[in-house]
Amino acid sequence: MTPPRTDPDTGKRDVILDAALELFAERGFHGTAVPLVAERAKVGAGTIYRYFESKEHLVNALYRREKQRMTEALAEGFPFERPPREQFHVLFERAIAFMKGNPVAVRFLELHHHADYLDAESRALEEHGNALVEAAFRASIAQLAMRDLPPALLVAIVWGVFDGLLRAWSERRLELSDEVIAQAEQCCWEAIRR
Amino acid sequence: MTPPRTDPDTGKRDVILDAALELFAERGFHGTAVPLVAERAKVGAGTIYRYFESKEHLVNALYRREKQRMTEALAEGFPFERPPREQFHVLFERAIAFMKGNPVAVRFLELHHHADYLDAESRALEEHGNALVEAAFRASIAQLAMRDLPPALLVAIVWGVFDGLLRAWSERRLELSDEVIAQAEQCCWEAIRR
Amino acid sequence: MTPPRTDPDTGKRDVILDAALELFAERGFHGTAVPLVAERAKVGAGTIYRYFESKEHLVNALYRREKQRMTEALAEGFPFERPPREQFHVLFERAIAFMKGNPVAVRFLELHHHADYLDAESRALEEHGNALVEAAFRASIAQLAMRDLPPALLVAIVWGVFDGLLRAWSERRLELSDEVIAQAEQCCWEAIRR
Amino acid sequence: MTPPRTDPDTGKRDVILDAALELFAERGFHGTAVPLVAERAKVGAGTIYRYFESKEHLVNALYRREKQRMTEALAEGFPFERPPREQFHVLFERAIAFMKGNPVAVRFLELHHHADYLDAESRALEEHGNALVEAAFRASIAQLAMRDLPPALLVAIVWGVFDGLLRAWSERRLELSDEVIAQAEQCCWEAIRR
DNA sequence: AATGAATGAGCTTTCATTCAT
DNA sequence: CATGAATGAAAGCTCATTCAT
Repeated sequence: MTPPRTDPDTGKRDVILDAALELFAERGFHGTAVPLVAERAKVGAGTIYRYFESKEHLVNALYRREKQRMTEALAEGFPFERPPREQFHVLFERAIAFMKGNPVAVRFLELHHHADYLDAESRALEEHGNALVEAAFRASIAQLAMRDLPPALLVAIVWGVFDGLLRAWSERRLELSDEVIAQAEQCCWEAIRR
Repeated sequence: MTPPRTDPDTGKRDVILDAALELFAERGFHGTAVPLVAERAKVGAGTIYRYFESKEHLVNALYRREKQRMTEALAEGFPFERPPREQFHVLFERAIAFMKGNPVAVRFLELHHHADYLDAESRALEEHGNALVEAAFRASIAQLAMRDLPPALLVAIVWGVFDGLLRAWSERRLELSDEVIAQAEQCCWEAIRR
Repeated sequence: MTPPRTDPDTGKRDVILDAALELFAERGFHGTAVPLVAERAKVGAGTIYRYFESKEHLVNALYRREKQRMTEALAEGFPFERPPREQFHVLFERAIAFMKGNPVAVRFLELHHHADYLDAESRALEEHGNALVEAAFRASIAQLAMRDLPPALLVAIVWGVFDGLLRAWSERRLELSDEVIAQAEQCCWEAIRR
Repeated sequence: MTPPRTDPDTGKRDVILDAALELFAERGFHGTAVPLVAERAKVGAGTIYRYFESKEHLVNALYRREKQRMTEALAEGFPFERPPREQFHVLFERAIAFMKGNPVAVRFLELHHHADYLDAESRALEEHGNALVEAAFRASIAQLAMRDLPPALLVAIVWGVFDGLLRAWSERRLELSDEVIAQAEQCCWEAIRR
């Protein structure tokens, strides 16, 4: 039997990452002081350096954690065998669900996209996320369900719309009701369908 | 006759803004040290403070200059009297042209969008840009040429796509040939047309 | 048993105040750079800001510490019940003793008297010191032992003489032997006695 | 006939000194920026350096001008031949008159007394002022009109009282009516008379 | 292992001084 | 002569990182 642990010791590392997530998402990397992260995490400043070599290592670790979570949320058990329109529906729905459930994480990812303190591994993960979507789109093109355009263009369009929704939503210019989501999905589909 | 001088006197202020533009676009506000801006502008560090009260005033001045330039590029003599599809074409074409002609400015604007060191006036300009596009879209909706959706949603979609193109292009994942541009425009139109 | 440490923990804050006292007394507030205070205190420059919000807060803290010490030295157990001449003797003797024991502190207080970076609380302490002396003088006037003159005038005279002695002494124009002190006291008393 | 000149050219130098006087008296030497002096004098910043080698030379020139003016005001045609009490009356009256007519100058002199940026010549002038008073006092002692105390002590007392009056007056704790002045003079005389 | 006080390099900003006009 | 824009050294202050406890 596992003892009733609040915060066994896996704890600390994640607590730090959680605090960093909020702060980096709000104020950016350079705008966030490490001692502030420590305070938010209720941890000594020195402790952060037991888990992360430097502030740079910290953002990178965080970036990977969040990028991975998001990529998994989109990709896990993705129904490649279903018809293109349905695949798109699943993708869109999952993306919106992740965004609504993890707005801070998504804001963080968007803000740190391609920042120059991200290392090779973080960048590779970035590619990886896109690759998945591109693969699905290629298949849809092959099935004549999507326009025969450069997949990178289709990906740019769909990610762009997602990003536009995130911004409009987080700036409170747009409510994301089920109806609006459905409408947005349909618009987006119209943009890329054949 | 006055001798042809390198830097008549338009000089310093704009030279500083130009240097700041490049650096802020590349490294962000907090990631850019004022002496670095000075060096890039080939100006003494103190000189910056003759033209701008503080680093904050500097970004704000820059934000306004670039936002205004972009808004004007989109809005000047906008053909509100032409049919919706043509209006959209003009808008899209102008936006892409501005982006290709001023990639750094656009990257800067995107990166500093809604940053908390932007003051009320800068934020007002931000609204103003959107308002123009929204107005055009409302008219198109009224003419039954665009879907009857919340204008904020339509704006989010179109800006999102624009942003997606910018990122894909500047990360070299997508070439913006005339053909690709035309395709992107058509996709985008399909997303919002009725 | 704990080992006898050099700097138990009373430490840093007071060490900084001590260093600041010497330097501010010598060179004034604006003439003293914070890093110089740090060096004198054998402390990192940043450390000062762990103890004091700003250079202004530092002078104010110092001003209060020294003003309080001096006021206490004069006021503690003041023999209000004794005859006026004796009261005056105690006051004068205590003031001179404090000055000889704390010449730097007195120089500091004199130099920063009414400076515009002193805050309300520091100014209140300043008043407080005067108030005590004024009270004693009022009582002496009531007993017909001192001239019936505006107490503010009497205070100005006595403080002025004290200040004159301080200056003459610290500029080595005057030795403060017991004899001279006694003479000065008598002169001062003659100035205000009835 | 002299042409109606506002500011012939002797002008500039004195205009600068006047501006510096006000500012140094108010904010101290280190607290006053040279460009501020220039602005107050309505003169270009560079102009100051045509008249004074450096900020230090400027204060020194100013110190000498004011010290000299004050010393002259006290010394000119001093009635050494009159009885001690009358000499003292003249001295006291002249000092107060100068203070009331030149409060800023007196405040400046008091504030910069013995500052470490004063050079040898300025310091010599300081001595000179005292010397005059000391000479008068020595004579009065010799005539058995003043206590036989170290002249430096007598000078310290009288200057101290003068200083105390200046402070009390400029901090508005004391009004300098003719009556108060007469009382102060008498007090001061009692302090030193035999 | 965890802490947080301490540090000093580096940031934003000021200012005495210079020099092209 | 006079100017004031320009400068860069140095000021006040912050923060990533270390290390004694």
